[in-house]
Amino acid sequence: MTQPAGPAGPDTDAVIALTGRFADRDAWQAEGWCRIEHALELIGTRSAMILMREIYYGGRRFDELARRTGLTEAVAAKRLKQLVADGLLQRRPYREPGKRTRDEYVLTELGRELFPVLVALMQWGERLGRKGGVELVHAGCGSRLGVVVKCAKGHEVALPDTAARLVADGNGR
Amino acid sequence: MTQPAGPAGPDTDAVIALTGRFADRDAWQAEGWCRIEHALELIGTRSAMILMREIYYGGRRFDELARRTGLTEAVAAKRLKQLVADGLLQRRPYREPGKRTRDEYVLTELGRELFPVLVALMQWGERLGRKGGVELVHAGCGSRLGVVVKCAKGHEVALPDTAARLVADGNGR
DNA sequence: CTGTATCCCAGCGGATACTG
DNA sequence: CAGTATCCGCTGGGATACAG
Repeated sequence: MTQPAGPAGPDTDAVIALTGRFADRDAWQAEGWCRIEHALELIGTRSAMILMREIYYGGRRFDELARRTGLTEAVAAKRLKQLVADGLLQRRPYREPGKRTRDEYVLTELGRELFPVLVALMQWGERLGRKGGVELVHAGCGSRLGVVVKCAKGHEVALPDTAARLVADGNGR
Repeated sequence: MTQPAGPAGPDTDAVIALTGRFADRDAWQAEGWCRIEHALELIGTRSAMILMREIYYGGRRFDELARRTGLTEAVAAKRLKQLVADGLLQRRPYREPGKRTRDEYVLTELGRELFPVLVALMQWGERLGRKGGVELVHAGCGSRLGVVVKCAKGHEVALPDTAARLVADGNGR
């Protein structure tokens, strides 16, 4: 049997099963225990992704974001509201000298942590043949950004060296 | 003016503009020159993402993929066909001893290169509070996978140390 | 076992007009 | 400048039935 969860913390979640590549996972697959799906519930739309992109590029004001993403104001407003509600962005009063106060959209910690996802997507998009476009570079040295897959202990990991593991939800399940 | 492209290769694309964070980019923004959008055209749907996830977990046969993703057969078939057409997957004849020949879906090079995107999404999804779920680990040492943003020269890069750059498409544009 | 064919509905995102 | 309100077409994805 699986051992009980015990005092489970973020890094001590009980391992229910360590799956080899073809172990049966149908049961928990049905439970919706997939972090990718959780992530996609928040940023699974095109508009959410490219709004976040524009924020990373430095956009802050509503009209700037709407125009640069090419989204209609209606869609931009709706999605920004959702991104704020979901905790990726925050509205903050803002004032340029000599102008009236306005609101700006700024990244929260959660929003900042999405950055690697966008970098990974850009890197993969680069692979798709079409030349030209925008790329993110290291401001310090000017060379392109990409992502590297590593494990928590710092080893660089290639696809064949991976395994999938099921962890408890902290309630012993 | 910007210098002409010259003998432009993948790594020598002419830099049209090195944008500071608030430089005006409305013109080229309209051109659809965004690699994230290119990427999302291929894997922008939930079904595409979770099918790829399932392939990374080791799934290969149609019914396995459909059942474990929870997608209907209709949706799974349609999306798999598209993923094959787009070059992320390949169908290959396959035979288990004593059974008849079947087809399996295997990753192409392009499909393998999507891996960091899924890892980044899983890592971010982990942040969303819900405990439990599947995680990918380094088979060698058992610790969790994540991604690190680096520039081509190997420097680890944080969000404030980035800049966006516009590059030519190889035809001088 | 590996799909295809229909039917259906909800949500995304465009267009346009209007408000504080 | 920063949104709301409506309308509307398209596609994603579920359900179900059928086919090679």
